[in-house]
Amino acid sequence: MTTRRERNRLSTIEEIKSTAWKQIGELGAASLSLRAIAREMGMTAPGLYRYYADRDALVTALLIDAFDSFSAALESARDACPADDHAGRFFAIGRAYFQWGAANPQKYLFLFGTPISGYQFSGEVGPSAQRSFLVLQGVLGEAAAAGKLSGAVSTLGLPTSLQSQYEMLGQYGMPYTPEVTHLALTVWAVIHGITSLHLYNYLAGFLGGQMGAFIDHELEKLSRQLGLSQENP
Amino acid sequence: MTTRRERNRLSTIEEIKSTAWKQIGELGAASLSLRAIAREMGMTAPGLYRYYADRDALVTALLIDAFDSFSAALESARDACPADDHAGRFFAIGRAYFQWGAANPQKYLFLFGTPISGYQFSGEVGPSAQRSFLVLQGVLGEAAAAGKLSGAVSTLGLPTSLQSQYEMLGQYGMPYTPEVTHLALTVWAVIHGITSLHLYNYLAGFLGGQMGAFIDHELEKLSRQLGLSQENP
DNA sequence: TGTACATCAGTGAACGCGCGTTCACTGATGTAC
DNA sequence: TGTACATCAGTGAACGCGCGTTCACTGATGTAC
Repeated sequence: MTTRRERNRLSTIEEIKSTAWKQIGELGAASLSLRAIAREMGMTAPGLYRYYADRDALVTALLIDAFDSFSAALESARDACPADDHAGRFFAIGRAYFQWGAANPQKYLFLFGTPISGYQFSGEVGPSAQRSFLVLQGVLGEAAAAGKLSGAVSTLGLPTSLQSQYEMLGQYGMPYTPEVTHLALTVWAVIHGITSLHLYNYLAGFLGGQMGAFIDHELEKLSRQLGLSQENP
Repeated sequence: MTTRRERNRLSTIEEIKSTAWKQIGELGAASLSLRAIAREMGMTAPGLYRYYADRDALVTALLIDAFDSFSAALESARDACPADDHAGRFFAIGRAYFQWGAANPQKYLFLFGTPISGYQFSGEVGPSAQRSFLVLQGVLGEAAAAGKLSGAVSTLGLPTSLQSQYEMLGQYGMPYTPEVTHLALTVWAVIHGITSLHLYNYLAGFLGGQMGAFIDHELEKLSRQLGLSQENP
């Protein structure tokens, strides 16, 4: 049974968060401020302390939400492709990753950019952050299980130091093979690299309006290198 | 003829900058403040206005210096290899890139991280920023001129939209072929991606202390894919 | 159903902090005759 | 070489701003009898 008070409380929390996102979108994560949020909501700053213990608590809640909605975007892009179309799923995830970042630049930088000054990272964020990486790792893991990554895996030639590091992760519950973990990390680095150079506007001078063609071409190259697509289509 | 005054002025400018770097290194670029710099130098804040018109002017000077010293690090790593050892030069530049970032995290983020809030990007920074990219582009350009990139170039298959975008750059003075420019951008994205994920501490949980092995392995893979190193060494 | 009480949301004033920038000034360094 | 003047470095006080957080409080919402 939800009382009027409980419903109000939930909707105020939503309003706090959405106001925060609006301001992050406009001014960047660095200028997030309780007073500004309260001002825009038509209330006074101390009132916010009924909802969050302090500024860090709000930032933590925002980080969790953002990681979750980012992961959800990746997952729903993935699920729009049949489970056995590994190349299609890989491509869809990569594109969704870049486009989420391009559509929500400040949100992406809030997650993967310079940490907010003075913010103490909270452990609660971990699981939500991992979830987004698991989408990428998962599609490679399924492709590997279906024997599709054999080409990439056989030429990997991981040095023993890396190999045993990844094996150690397995003992702590990492659900994929060393090779899959390694390939997922390298793919992540490429996609994050392109996305972040794009958001910092370092690519516009080279690519003009052809950013979309660039990322698509890179994803296709990765897909071929992984052995997900034909070498010569 | 340099007077005592001129010498003092230059050394004060140096002290301002080095104090600024010290504080950026400790607290991050976001907390750069004229008052804090003056305080640490044992003078008062208004005195700094004898040297920089305002805070933005100081940030601009710091950006130029940082890009220049970053570029110099890449260039000197490159020059430690003979000019005809293209694979060696490529590897050296890539490693120097990552290691400069790892050794100067806040400096790297100052250049390639979230822009400073309220700072208006000045056009003076452009040439110094381009210089660092030119190092990467240059080594690929020389390899291409020596016929070493033919493998990578022949399988590139750039879509016409990208191809003509790159050709347009050539008309504005870009000294390399579309293929070289494209490959340099993709390599930059990979190396920047790894470096920045590393600096934001997203890789430590996967790689433990094996960061060096990871980047070396990726550089070797890139070098093979570019055709700079033998496919099966 | 009505009353007494407890809980909670939000206010307004205040504390203490740090920031960039301006302004009129003092005192030292350099220059011209 | 000595004097008068101009230039420059740096000071101290002030302006106006925004911030996170605390505290004692009012008034509305909910609960127990």
